[in-house]
Amino acid sequence: MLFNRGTYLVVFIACLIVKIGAARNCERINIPMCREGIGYNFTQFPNSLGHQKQEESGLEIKNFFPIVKVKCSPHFKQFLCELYIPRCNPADSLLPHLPSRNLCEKARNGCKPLLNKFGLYWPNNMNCEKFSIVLMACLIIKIGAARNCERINIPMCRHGIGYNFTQFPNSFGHQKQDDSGLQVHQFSPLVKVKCSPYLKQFLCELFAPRCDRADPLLPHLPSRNLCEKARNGCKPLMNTYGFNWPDYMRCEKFSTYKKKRQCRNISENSVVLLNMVFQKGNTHKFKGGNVPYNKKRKTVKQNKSDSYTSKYIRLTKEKHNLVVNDPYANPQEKSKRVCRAARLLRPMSDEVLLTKPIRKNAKKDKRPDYNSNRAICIYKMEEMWNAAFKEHQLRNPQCEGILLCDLENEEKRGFGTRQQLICTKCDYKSKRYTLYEELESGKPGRKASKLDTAIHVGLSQSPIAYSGIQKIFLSGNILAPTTSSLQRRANTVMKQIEQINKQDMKRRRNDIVEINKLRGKENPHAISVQMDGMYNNPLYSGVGRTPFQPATQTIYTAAENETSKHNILALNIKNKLCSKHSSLDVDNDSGRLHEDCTDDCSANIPMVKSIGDEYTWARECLLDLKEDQLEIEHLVTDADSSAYKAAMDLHTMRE
DNA sequence: CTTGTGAGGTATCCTCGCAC
DNA sequence: GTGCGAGGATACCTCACAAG
Repeated sequence: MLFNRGTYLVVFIACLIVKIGAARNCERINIPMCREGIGYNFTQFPNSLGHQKQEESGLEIKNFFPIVKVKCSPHFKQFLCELYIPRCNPADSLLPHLPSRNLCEKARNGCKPLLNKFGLYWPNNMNCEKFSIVLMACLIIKIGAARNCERINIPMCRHGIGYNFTQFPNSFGHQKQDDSGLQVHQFSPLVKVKCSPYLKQFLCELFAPRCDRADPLLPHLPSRNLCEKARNGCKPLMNTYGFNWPDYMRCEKFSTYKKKRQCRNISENSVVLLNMVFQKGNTHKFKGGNVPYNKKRKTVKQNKSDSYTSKYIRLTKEKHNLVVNDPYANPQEKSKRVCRAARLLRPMSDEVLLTKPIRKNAKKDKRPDYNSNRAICIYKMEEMWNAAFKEHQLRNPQCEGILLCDLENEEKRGFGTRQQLICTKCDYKSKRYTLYEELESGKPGRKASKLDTAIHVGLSQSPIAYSGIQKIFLSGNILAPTTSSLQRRANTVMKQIEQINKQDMKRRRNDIVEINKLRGKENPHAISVQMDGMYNNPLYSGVGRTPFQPATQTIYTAAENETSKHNILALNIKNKLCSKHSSLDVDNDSGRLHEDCTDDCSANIPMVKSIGDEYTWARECLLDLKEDQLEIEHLVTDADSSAYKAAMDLHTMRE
């Protein structure tokens, strides 16, 4: 539902009573942020922002939670609460109370610099000048609510600009569309003569910015590229008639990125770029050296013999960056690529409820109640309710009971759940519905859950394991799987991840050769790598412990030094620990791989083997790379590593 | 220095429900 | 009926830490 909250006027009317909505009743504050430490417990709605309920205010106030959390000002929380959740005053129940200007200024002085640091600005609707110096009960200020989407009603922008909703105030501080509309209208003759096909789009994006609910505090601006296209077409015409391109539309003011999201969606752009073709040569009037497909290389001159049929595929943006951003050519390039905006963590509730994992034989009072949460696939839930409603109605048309989840018969499936519905009045009982998506295995029997598989993929990239994820879920009052089910699922998923990683390393090796070819390297198979190993050295923990206990596991890696990504091209994992036998059972002299468990033994080197034999681990990595025709041109290792010797030996062997 | 406790983890057995 | 993948239970291991 979209609201047009209209203009946000400052109206100072001494002792003017304006009835806003229905009679205002005091109600206890239920917004977590404002529940404590603000000096009052009751609020009244609607508030000055036009919110009818606490929930509406709660949704907007949540956006500011990270700023409150970082404590940029001790007054910010008080200010927010007084603005969004006004103090209830039964003696004056028709008036919404507002924070004082003094309080606003204290909050702004503390937090505005922080907001600016992150590229945000102090919201217009919190402009302190709008608040009274002394808080007066009879002061009514209708100030702007947070930015809400509203349908575009500026005639020029109503069609053909790719979006239908806008949000105000815009970057010029216009509070409503009417203000913007007047200014846009001045450009109508230019749009009509079509001096540039981009002018209308540019004007609309500028004056009636696209609404983005994900970023309600930021007015979206047109890109610099769009501005330049519009200006290049129309500025000459304006000059002819004695007008200048307005300073407030100066293209240099706009970002080269249309919006932040493009930083995150590079892969989507890549697909588009892949399908584009370019004519050979600098036909696009790019400045020398800036032709997209051969940036930083000598611009190719177009030959007369080149026909328009000769086409060059443009590289994906990612690949283009890898080709041109040689980390050793220009070290400063690295910092330029950081385009991810700093983001604060989402607000967390102060209240953490804990629930035990469900047990099939758990007693009634030990089972999770309706306050606990479930991970549920939305469309599966819709299917369940729709099917059960119909079935219930068909069976007992006269029944007026309602359907509830029968938690007594709930079945837990990893992170997901299966539910059965029962009627409160008749004896209707639905079948059990699986509320998670299943992975198609092609095998008989129960199917694994997609959700579980995906979570295990995530866990494999973090140091969190079974008990850790259980804690996280249970802290959120969400049913967690048992240790054994986590253990079992992880074993299956990890095997698959291992296979995928092997394939991925193979692909990356090929990519390096491809990149070197594009760079015009004489021998694209000769690469620079860096190699080192990591060990599970146990910490020396005090008296009675064995100091300097050697590690039992090592992982040796070879990462390429050709691109800024430094992708890992080869891995060598060695392990002395056997899952079948305790380390005390092993005969050091005979080695770790004994007859009893040659197949299942998880150790792949004998106990007597030196764990720090980097020469061997490096040699095996290099031989592995050699299988894909990769040879080492430059090698970076620790000063005390013998990996270089392995590389030298292999090099000598080749000669 | 010994002992107990808790956290984190693994292996194995049994049962259950579903798809084939 | 069978295979599969869950849940549940239990035994056991390693490590860190604290108390006696």
